[in-house]
Amino acid sequence: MLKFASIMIQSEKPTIMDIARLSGLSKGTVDRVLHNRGEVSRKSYDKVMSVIKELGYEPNVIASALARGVSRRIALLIPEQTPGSFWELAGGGIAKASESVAPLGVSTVVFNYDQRDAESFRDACSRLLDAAPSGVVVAPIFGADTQMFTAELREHSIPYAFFDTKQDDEGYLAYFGLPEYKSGYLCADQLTLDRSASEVLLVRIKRDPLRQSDPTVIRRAGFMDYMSEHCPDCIVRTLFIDPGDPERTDQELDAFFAAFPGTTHVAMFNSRIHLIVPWLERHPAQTRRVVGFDNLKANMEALARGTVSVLIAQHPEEQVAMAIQALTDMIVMGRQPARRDNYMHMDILTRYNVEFY
Amino acid sequence: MLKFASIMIQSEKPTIMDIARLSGLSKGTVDRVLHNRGEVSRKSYDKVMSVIKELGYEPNVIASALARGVSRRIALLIPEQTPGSFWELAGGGIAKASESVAPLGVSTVVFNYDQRDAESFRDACSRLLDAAPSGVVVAPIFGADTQMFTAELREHSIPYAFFDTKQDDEGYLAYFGLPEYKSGYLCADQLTLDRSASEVLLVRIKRDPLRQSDPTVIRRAGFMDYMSEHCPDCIVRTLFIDPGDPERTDQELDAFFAAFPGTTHVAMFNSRIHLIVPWLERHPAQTRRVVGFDNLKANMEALARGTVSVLIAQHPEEQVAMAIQALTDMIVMGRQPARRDNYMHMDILTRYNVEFY
DNA sequence: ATTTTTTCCGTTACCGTGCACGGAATTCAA
DNA sequence: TTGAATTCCGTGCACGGTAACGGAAAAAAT
Repeated sequence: MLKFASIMIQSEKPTIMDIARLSGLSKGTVDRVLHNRGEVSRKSYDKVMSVIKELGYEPNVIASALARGVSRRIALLIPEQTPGSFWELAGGGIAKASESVAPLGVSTVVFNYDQRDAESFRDACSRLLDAAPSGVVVAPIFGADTQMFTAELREHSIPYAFFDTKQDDEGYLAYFGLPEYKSGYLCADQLTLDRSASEVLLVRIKRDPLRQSDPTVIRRAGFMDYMSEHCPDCIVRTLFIDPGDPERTDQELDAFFAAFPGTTHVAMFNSRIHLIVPWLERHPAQTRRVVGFDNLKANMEALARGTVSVLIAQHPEEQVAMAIQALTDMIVMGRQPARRDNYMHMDILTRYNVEFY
Repeated sequence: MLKFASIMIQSEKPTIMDIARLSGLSKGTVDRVLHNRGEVSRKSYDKVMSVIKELGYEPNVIASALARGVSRRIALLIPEQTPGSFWELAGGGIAKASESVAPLGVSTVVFNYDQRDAESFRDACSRLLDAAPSGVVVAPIFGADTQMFTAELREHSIPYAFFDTKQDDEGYLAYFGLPEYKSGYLCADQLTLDRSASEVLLVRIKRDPLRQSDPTVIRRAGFMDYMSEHCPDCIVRTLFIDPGDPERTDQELDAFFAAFPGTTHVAMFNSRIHLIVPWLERHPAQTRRVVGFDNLKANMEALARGTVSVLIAQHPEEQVAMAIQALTDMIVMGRQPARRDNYMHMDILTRYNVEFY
């Protein structure tokens, strides 16, 4: 008797059979209750539920996954993972997360689209829907199209999560991304840390007007607010460059610094700081501090060489991994995420800590 | 036919039954080969191995965990998790990691010891060995005693991993911790970012001489090297305080700053920067930059208030989680970690990004 | 009261491994 | 050549759930 008692203390988790026995029903019925797929009388339902609650039963996810077979699919909808791009980083996170949810019987499948082509986005959407996934992770670039897409997901009651950019949308399960405003604020603080800034250059990308949602807009607002609060006498100028034309970029930088040679501090709000690195390295004396975003390989190398002073990293690989995790929790255990909007940490990378990322 | 073909594409993983069939043996024999527990003829062994290799078979961890039952235990050996301490942070990581490895049939159990009392360490060691864990994670404070302990683990062929501090030891599976030297270097860089440092104070803790391994020693070396390379004219002074006596600490700080009123930059190499925060906040004009380590709650609050300029966070919760993960990979799938020594990222926390940690 | 339909529930065959048990095949001793 | 001791291997149940199937009981229709 005592032996049994001590065994009980070893936290023998109640199984589906235990609650079947205690409620005087079979495990088939209990299973129907657990997944509430009907064919259960009100009375039995209540009985089972009360026993479940009493014993604090929670299903064994691994047995569940085994029985179900590797079947649940999470589909990802993100821009093409061009080598060296922001989205390639996200790809790494997808791979890692896939591994960790695989034992739970969840697989992932990626649908890419061209971020300059709304048509390709719509195409990817429809291919994704054909695959009938159990959950979806979206990095939404095209606002209106995304709205239509998520509406369809809601209709099929497929849960979905956003990362990187959020949509005004009532149905999403979770969002993982940077606190955009604060990231601009932080950027300005890091840029002006040496207290010697008087003329600042913001380099921006000529955007395709089709692109409807752009996280850098709010980022810029945070930046400007910091500047007017902490460096009211600073002059902030903007230069637009074309990401597809390196030579033109160089010329434009030449022209800019010829016109404003007092500019010593440079910032960019997207992941493309590496585009201006060649110019900066040909004019090492021109700038005192350079701040950019995101831990792309090219960016980190420039950081290690000292060309870039600081990178603010949002680690899209973590964001997408957490989105996948949240969807898995939902799909496998029906567990709602703790928070819906998850503003993730911003890491400050300098040449002295970059090698460990 | 075509339908089946498309299903086959869905990467039907080979099972133990497949390789049994193809090698003309039974799954029992295959199982014995997989866990090489003998009772298999040389011929059968080779045959099974070749089929395994050919099919690229890898065992289904979740089925394996289910069949085995929740049994494998990983024991943690760390100092007491006093509220507000560095080790409490680690506790959070343990809880999170426990959850994620639980589905794989691995549980965790923590053994605490008093970091000022070697006897309690030895006691915890023997209690841990009695529990006969399948793997061990150690934060080694007492060098010699740890050596004896790990020797015993090796004798029982129990794999073990270090975190926070490493031991000179040939048998450990993996180590997770900060790059100590670089962290000191980074600390100096962050402290002197405003280019106005001329007199610097290092606050240190009066250590119990029993404590034999202290990660802050190397950290200090990195700090001093940076200073002599980048701020050769800076004067660096040291003050020792007693962690148990706040009033005395205040008095000593009073005395120090009375003697050296030109001191504007302060750093500490351990997680106890919060000990001097009260004094700093009573003398807000005294210091220009203050740098400390570790994301303790009290430290982060001081950071948010602006008393502390920068915290370098090593996130022990991640370190211990990765150590648990590495051991789980070893125990469950026999997979060796990719790297033995894992120097983890150092995060720079400022008042503008701290709220998202 | 009998048939038909619905509602509800138990049974059963898996999912992929681990492992104990027992028996066949082989080797050794007599 | 026969019996005993070893090797070696196959069988079958267990792990905790899932879900299809079929049948009993209850409700509805005739």
